[in-house]
Amino acid sequence: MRLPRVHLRLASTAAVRLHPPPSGAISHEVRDKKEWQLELEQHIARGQLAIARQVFDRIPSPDARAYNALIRAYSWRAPFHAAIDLYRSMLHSRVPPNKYTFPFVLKACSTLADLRCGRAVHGHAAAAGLHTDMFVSTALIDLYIRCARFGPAANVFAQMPMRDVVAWNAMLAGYAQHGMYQHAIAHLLDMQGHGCLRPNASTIVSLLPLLAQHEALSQGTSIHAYCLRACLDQKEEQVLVGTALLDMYAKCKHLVYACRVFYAMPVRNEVTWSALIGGFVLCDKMVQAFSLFKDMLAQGLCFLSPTSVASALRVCASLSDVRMGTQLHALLAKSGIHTDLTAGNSLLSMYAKAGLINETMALFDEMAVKDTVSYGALLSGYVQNGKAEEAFLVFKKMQACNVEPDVATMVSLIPACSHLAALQHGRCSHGSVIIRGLAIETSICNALIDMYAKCGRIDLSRQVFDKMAARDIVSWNTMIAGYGIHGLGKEATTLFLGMKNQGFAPDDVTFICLISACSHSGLVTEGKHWFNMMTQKHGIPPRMEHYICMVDLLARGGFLDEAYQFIQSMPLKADVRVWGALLGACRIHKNIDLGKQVSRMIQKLGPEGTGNFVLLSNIFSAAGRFNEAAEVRVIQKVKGFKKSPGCSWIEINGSLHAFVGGDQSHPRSPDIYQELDNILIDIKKLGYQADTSFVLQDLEEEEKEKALLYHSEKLAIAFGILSLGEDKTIFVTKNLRVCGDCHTAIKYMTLVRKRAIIVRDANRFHHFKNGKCSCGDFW
DNA sequence: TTAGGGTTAG
Repeated sequence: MRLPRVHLRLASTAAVRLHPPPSGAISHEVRDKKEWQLELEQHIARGQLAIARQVFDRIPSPDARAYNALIRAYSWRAPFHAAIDLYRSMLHSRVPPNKYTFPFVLKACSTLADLRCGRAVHGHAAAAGLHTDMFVSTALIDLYIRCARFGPAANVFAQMPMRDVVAWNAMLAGYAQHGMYQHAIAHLLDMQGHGCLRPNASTIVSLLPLLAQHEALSQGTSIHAYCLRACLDQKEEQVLVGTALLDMYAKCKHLVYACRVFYAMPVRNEVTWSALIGGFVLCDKMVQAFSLFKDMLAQGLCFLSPTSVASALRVCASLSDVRMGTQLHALLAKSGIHTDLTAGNSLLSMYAKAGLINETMALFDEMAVKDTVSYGALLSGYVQNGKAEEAFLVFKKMQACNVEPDVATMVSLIPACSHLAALQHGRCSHGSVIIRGLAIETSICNALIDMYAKCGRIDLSRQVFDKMAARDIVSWNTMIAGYGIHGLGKEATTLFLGMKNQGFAPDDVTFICLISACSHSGLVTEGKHWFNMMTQKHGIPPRMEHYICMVDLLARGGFLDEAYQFIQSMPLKADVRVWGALLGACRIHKNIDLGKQVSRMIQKLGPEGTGNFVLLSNIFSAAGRFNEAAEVRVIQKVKGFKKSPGCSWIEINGSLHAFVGGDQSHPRSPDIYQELDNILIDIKKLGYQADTSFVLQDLEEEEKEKALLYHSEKLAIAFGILSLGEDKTIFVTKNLRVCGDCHTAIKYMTLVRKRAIIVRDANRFHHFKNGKCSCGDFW
């Protein structure tokens, strides 16, 4: 019998004959072989593989049994290719492999995901008529599944004359590992129906992660009931089954059941603990997650694993508790697991999210092994801390180090373009995802929609949206929010109706996007309508964020008293952000009395962040009460709140130019200031009057006028006028809200310089053209 | 059996 020709390195041994086992009288040589075999197996049993190999090499002519013993030993531990090498030399020595050889060499191929070699072995087994043997077939299924070849795996399974639970489980594990939910369920039913076999612990442990992934709680509960009936929770696999059940409940966000399983388990391991801690993190129960982590440590360090530490570090990042995170870093170092890649990446993420750039970089440089996730953690940390330019540098470094960006990397990077409002960077990133074949991904498209909207190209956002293969709730919300910041409330409403027509159920975020879109467009009645519909028709209870939107809608629309009444009637106690929305509108509408009342409320609550201090101070300044304004700023300083300096920037030919108020650091500053002085003369002729109520300092009128003239957004616009051709639209981005005087002045600028100007501020877009602004002065 | 970086609003 000739073996078929194979294509790999095994090809050189193609002409191997399979002989029947030697028979005849037991000779002295046979007895010797028995002794060799005994010695060989003893060393293997003790795990002394190097000595076992020396023994093997001394055997005068090793037989299949000797080969099988060593191949089997090699197939269980690295280096796995030793098993394949030995199999190759077995063929070379013309010792015929048998049904005990093939499963183990196939296991080595499977572990190494070496499909070509595995196929060759499949050929050998078929030539020997052993490919339908139960153990050989099961090993073949494992191999094909591991290499994601479901067709060949199913063929092998179909050709088996007899199948045991292990064979059924091998196929099921394959479906489960590749997320093939329907196949897995059908296979399980078939196993019990046609196969007349009862699922065992391995079946359950394979299936549960798949149910968890699909949040199939009711099927998971049925499986739990089966486990109890089959007493699978009482045998030695109890830890595996119990942990898999617990994890399924946790992933289905059913923490009560997860805890119940956890506390009923007589024995737990490190996986059990980390699964439950991870469940609490998933459900955003950060304090409880950390408390459980501490309980685990109290039981002993033996339960500490990179996985549980990763969850604990997510808690630290989420609670912005760097001190706790640093203590965990020390604990990791002490336990010797700080070199673990998962643990290292979690630490990186914790430091990056906390904005501790030096610590992040130091750790990153220390890491001996870095992967895509390490770079992703660093990159997203920069983006989340508003350091978009640094994020681009990480991306460049990543490419220089040949680390391939994936979906998550690009989803992190694209918002960096939005933050900079750098359209050219955004377009490059769009090109980059197309080249990498990632443009089909829903999450990538969502990030692109957001990026184009924030870079002023709502038309390109819509193009991406229209071409998407599959949309999720985030896609719809992002597009509605995009229309909102462009003041296109009608379009936002139309899209919302289209969303419902296509069968998408809006969520709480949808209504935040929709109501704020109405607010930016002055659609007060519509906004109120959708707020009522949210609870009455969609059964979504309003959160604090919805109340903020409503107060913003009413107050910005000029209905200050109604907004005040609305706050009074809220079922929740209004927080600083709600009052802040009203205070902002008091400033716009110059209602000093109500402003004072609101500011007293804010003082009682204690201002959070910096916005309200600034607003309050501005209100006092606008009323000419400069001493009180200064006092607010002193309180702000004493309490340690920093005010972000107003900053505006403009992209010219792919380079960003940033300005702060009164900035003279730009190389073209003299020209910019000259241009602004000229503009002031021209716009005054058209009737512009500086609104000095926006000047915070107690200065003379003329000085106030100059202070306004050199606001950051005006400097950036003047630089744009000098740098761009007359037909080009000037696009400026500001980190804070555009000031009221600038808003008026820019309208005049479009007339005297005959330019279209777009300003994106912290709140929305302002499209200035022919002396008007798209916001209709609802700014 | 667990797990690290990710998109919307405020």
